Amino acid sequence: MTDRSVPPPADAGGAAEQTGVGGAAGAESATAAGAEPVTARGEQTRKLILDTAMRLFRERGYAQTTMRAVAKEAGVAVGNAYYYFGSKEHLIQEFYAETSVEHRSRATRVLATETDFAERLRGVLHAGIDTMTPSHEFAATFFKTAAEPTSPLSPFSSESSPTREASIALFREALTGSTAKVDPELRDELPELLWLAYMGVILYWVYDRSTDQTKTRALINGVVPLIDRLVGLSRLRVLRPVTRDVLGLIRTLRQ
Amino acid sequence: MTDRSVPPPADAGGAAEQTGVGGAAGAESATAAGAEPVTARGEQTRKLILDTAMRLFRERGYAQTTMRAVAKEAGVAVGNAYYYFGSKEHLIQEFYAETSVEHRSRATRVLATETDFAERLRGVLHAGIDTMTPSHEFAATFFKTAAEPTSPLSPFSSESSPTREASIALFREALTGSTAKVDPELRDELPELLWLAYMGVILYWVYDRSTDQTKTRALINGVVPLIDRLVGLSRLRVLRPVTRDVLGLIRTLRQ
DNA sequence: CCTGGAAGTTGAACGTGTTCGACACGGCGG
DNA sequence: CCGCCGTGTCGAACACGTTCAACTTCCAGG
Repeated sequence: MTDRSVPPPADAGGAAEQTGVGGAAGAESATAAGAEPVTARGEQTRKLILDTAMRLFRERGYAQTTMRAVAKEAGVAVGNAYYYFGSKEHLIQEFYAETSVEHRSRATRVLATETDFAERLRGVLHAGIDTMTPSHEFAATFFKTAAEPTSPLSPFSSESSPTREASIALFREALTGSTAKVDPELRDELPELLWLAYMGVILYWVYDRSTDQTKTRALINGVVPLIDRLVGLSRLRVLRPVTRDVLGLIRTLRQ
Repeated sequence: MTDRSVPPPADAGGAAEQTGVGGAAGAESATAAGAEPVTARGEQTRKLILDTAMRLFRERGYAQTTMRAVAKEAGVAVGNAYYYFGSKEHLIQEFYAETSVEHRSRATRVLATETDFAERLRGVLHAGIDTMTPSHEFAATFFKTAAEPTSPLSPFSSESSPTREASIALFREALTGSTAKVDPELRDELPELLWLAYMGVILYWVYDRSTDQTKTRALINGVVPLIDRLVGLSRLRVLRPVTRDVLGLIRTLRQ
């Protein structure tokens, strides 16, 4: 079957020439699925598609943006988008990466000046929300795709591992750069726990319908002192066994 | 009664008549979206479609089950399914309800015999997982659809409010029927918090890839004593302010 | 120059969820 | 007996994500 009606489209590429190689050495990228561009032209097409998609996602929302629209707006064929990105969802992975990078950049100021643990943590958390705020509308929509465990987009998946590690590292810095005295046993595990808490905050944020997500801010401001206090208390006599149990449990459950 | 081939079926309903009102006064049901059946024939068709869908979901998984397949297997037209259920996702809401009912039924034994809070809580949690276990495979898949905040399927949505309330009530019973001494301020809020913890357990369970979800069991067994201890400790001098803060925060954040 | 093949590009076709206008049924008032 | 109308039912049609075989571009090696 298939049948092809009109044989040769005569002209193919739209925006052409541009043979010079040039920059864009995207560090570790490796988004998997979909071909990694080799040529400079490929690099450019990829970026064109990605930028267009991002723009449309923000303008119309994820669900309302069709792949056809992305392709049309970018001036390429639908199939071309699939050459670079394995699926519509994979376009989101890029969003993760971008967000992660900006999160770090936004967090550096606090991490460079503050020494109080609670303040550092607070800063990192708010920086994360700051970063995502412009995309709240569509983040909420695309969140569902990330929730599927088998999806490569799950924050726990190996495919988002680089981004996740970068995020955890941020919390590690928040801890190590602070003056906080932490149970040494807890010290290694805490950054990951903080990241987990961050995921919880994001979860709340996604559901947060209050104007400007004020409640999420309240959540952060309220929860940070609690964490700070609990971390401090973790060295207390009465709580030692609890700390022990928590750590034991976490080690068992880590998948 | 399967295929339909011939245009005018002459006869439509299978087991017909039954004009009397009578049974099936399904309390608050109200699944919204899609028409509520009025006729006995409608009632039957609805059930037929639902049962078929459930069976196929379990057999092939959610994503692999097409609406066409459901319709065909049920011996109706696709459009007919959409007459009763607003969307493919809405078929899931029913799963919620069924699960909730069975959860309660499974939990009654423990709640009737045990008096120790930790044991009661443990029992309720395990009962929940027991109930869902047969559907683990497809639950994981459909979970994503529930994650979207705007979706009526979200556990926080008003549309699943009845089911949620039923679930919270279960935890309230676990608490009130126990011998545990709880900070009175905490007593009112705790059931909802326990339900939230239960949601967390489910979240973990969905992601749990260990055989027979052993790790989820470990999580429950590990986390219950912690909760038990923390609840007990909440009346302690040093932790009083923490308890206060937690409660204050929760009251602020409740949406 | 030519040519082979890898990289990039195309658009029709497929399968899916969902919609919608048309139709069937059955009881009720005329 | 007839026509009406609300409840059900039908299936073609639509929009979308995704696939794929055919095609173009471009350059290294002869």
